Amino acid sequence: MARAAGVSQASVSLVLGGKWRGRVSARTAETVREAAQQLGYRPNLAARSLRTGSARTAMLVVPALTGDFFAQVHAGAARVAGEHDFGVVLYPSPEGIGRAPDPFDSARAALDGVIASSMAAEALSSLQDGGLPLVMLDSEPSDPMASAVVNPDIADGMRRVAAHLLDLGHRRVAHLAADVPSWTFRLRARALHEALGNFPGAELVATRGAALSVQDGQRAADELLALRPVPTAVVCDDDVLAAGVCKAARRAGLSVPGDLSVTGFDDLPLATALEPELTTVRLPAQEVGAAGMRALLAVLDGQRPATTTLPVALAPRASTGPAPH
Amino acid sequence: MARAAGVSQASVSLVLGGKWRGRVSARTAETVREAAQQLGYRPNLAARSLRTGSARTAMLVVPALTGDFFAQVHAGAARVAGEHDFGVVLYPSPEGIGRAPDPFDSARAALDGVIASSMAAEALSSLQDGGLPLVMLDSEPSDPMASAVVNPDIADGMRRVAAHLLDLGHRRVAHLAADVPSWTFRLRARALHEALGNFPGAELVATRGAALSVQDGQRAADELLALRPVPTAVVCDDDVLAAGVCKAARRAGLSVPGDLSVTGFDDLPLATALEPELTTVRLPAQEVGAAGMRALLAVLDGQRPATTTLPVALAPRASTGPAPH
DNA sequence: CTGAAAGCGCTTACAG
DNA sequence: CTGAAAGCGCTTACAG
Repeated sequence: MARAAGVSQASVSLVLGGKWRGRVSARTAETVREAAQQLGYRPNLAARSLRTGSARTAMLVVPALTGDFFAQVHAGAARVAGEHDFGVVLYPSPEGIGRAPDPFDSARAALDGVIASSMAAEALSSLQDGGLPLVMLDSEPSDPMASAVVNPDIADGMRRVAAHLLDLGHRRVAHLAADVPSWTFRLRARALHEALGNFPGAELVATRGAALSVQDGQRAADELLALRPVPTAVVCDDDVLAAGVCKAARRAGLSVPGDLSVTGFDDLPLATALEPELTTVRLPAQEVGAAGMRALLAVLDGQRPATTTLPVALAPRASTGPAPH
Repeated sequence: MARAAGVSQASVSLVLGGKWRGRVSARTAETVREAAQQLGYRPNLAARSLRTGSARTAMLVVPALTGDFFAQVHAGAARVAGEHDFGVVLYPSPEGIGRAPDPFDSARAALDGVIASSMAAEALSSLQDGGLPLVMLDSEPSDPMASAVVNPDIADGMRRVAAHLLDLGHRRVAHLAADVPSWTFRLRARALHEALGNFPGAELVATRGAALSVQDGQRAADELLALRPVPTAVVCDDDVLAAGVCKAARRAGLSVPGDLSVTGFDDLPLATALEPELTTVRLPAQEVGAAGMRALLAVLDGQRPATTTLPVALAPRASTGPAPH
């Protein structure tokens, strides 16, 4: 490339790196850019990374590719990364939120840092070996492994769900919990218990756990709907689970929301694909990703960013209605 | 690392690279491995890649992270990659199937090849500049850009849908097409037209296009259901669209499948989240990803792999039934 | 303003 | 069997 332009390697690097002002003449800079254009020249990333010791790349670890949530998180992170000439590499953990085998082997880009969303804390231990800065999303804020944490306000979301149902007159509420040992679901359970516990006359009549699938949700819902008296509302940790409850209700001959109110969480596309549409909690997924990337850049910059909490919103829709008497 | 083990750099490289047999003594090899363990030593990927000229990394370009299909494709590709000490880096094209801006800037890992799934052909032009081998998945088989193509048997899937409906006595069928200019959807449309056209008495009464969302599908379905006489079945290019039809049907007071049969395509988790569950076509997504990775490895190995077609299966469920008379 | 040179950490001939 | 050396393609002091 340098020979093609008839200039030194240094000039090429300076010009293409945008650091030429005051070090290379405008004329030379122009020559370089033309030649680069001509040749379709792309700097070798491996060489640059070896020389600078940085790959300008972050890895985003997510438990699953399914669902819109992580897609949004990635979109947000990628946007911010792009603004800082950074790249984002996605690593879907093969084990779900469980232990990530070895991201460094599988997505082997040279990395400057890791952003992990909604993973179980223990799952990230292999990441620690890398000695890379770790930003956690939707995760335990006091985790000592994390250089920074960015969370949607999960507890507030669940409180809003509870308030919404209490407003509608529901007093016998069941909880369909995600059987997943992560911070986000533990918090959802706790916030619901507290909100209901603090309201005189309201009762959390039962809790069932289920894996994050419609089928498991449906199976657990069957048990909940067999209770007597039947709860008037089922709060689900997740929209997928709520879909299972809706199926179970229909098969049990219960109408939603006439006989039973159902709430989801996350506002996945699924929430509006169902009929009736799900009342759920919308998480600012894009913003979570973007804030996570910003936090990582700050850490890389030597700063010590604080924990960030992002507001969530209740999306009241057709799956909730007044409690039957 | 070499100094720590008290051996030469070369020995370390040989041992850790598994190429030491007959070149390094067993004793030295053991020493190296112990030291590496102790130090938590990880070879610098940038240096290796610079030296060898290969990053042992493939990029998988997908139009969206939403939905299980691409997650499965990735899982398959990552599995095969891992077996060959390769990594896979995911690149969700920000523009959907449209033009991918510049993957090399955004997911900047040094790459040996690209696998692109379900993208519009033109969308990949910026990839071509990279001069990297390109394997296309779920794409036009005769595309000159592709070094290899791996396709699920889309046409056969659509033929099975048509046969299923014809078996059930449906003769007035409507098509809800995905408004997406990619090979996979063009082929779905063509196969359906042909299958219906070849069957005496059957008629494709109408076709509507819609973007790949429940809302757009529902809107287009409203038009289809306003036709007189009403079609007895709606064939959808995709499960998401089928969800929209089911919503529209319920709102129009039509029962599925009593008054109207609905079919999807892809067998997303959504298909069984709905009530009734969708009759749809299951694509071997994992196998598509795995075969794609194998094809890329073959190309990298100097071979010229043929186009691969993978069988699909009809998943008959509750959204289709006998045609009303 | 410009170019020659060092060096990032590997792998792979090559000489001992 | 072992080690010294070259070189991958960059970036960044450094000398002219």
